[in-house]
Amino acid sequence: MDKKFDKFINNFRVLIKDLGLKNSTQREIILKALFHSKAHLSAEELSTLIKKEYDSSIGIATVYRVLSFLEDHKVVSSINIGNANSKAYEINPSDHHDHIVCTKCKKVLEFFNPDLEKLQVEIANKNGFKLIDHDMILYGICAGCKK
Amino acid sequence: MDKKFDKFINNFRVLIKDLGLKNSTQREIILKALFHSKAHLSAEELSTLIKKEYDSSIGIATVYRVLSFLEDHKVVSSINIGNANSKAYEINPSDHHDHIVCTKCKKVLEFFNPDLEKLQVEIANKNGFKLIDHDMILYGICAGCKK
DNA sequence: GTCCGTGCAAAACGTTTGCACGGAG
DNA sequence: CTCCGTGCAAACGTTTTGCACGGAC
Repeated sequence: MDKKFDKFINNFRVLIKDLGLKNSTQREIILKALFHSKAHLSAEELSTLIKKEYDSSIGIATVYRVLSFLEDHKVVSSINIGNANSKAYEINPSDHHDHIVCTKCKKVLEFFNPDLEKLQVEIANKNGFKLIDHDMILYGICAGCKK
Repeated sequence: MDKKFDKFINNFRVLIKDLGLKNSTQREIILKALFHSKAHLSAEELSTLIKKEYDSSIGIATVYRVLSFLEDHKVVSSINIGNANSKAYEINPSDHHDHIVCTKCKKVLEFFNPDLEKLQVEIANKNGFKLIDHDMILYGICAGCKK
């Protein structure tokens, strides 16, 4: 039932070994918690969730350190939603996508649009840039909140 | 020589009056400093600039309060660049645009692409959203840094 | 036995707020 | 004269860091 996560965590263990570093229970718990949460969580939210559902002894400093480490190695990624003062993390999806946020209920949807990706490269080129990455968040009112 | 700013500040005074509020030297200095800076500045950077070049007695709380007030009234706007922990402000351009940032030299260019705007509305509609706004930042290596 | 990763607490940031005062209307 | 906007300092929420310890290799 957890085959997807097993595969994911195995890849992670290989990464750790390749880097010549050491793994830890904490890192795996943090990944597990994030992997099984559909939401985009801030470090604090993730820490609270972990304390409640997994292991209450994991300190928040570790959550920050691990998330930062994971982001450096592209295992997770973060977005800055609207005026929020903290980043929201998710497992880095193998398939790239962007986000659309409902300004009323704060729900976050993901989407991928190939035309958009193509257009971004064109725009970068036109400005003399070699495109590396992009952040893109759309804000609107979702179907449910429109009523 | 400062006709553009004069016009801008006059519009601002009308806005203040329309709101039934009071103007202040501080607000005008903050606007002046931001208006004449081409860069996208954080509240702290703007405060430092103002202390050095305009009036050392303007407190940082005022800068935050004024920027927040100005953003609420669409006089300025802010973006969250990459991993920075603070927002970067600019005078709200009458013409909407997005940003492309050089990850090496941190230079910020502005661009506008009508196809992109159209595409965003389409994407929102496809997901059942009524589009209100968007954040979009491209990251790449600029022409100068490519060499 | 080495170090790396951790937990804790303190520090460091960026930002907001309570308060009394001064200045614009 | 009335409030609004300000400066100051304290408070706040988020993130980072120094340190000694424990655990992975």
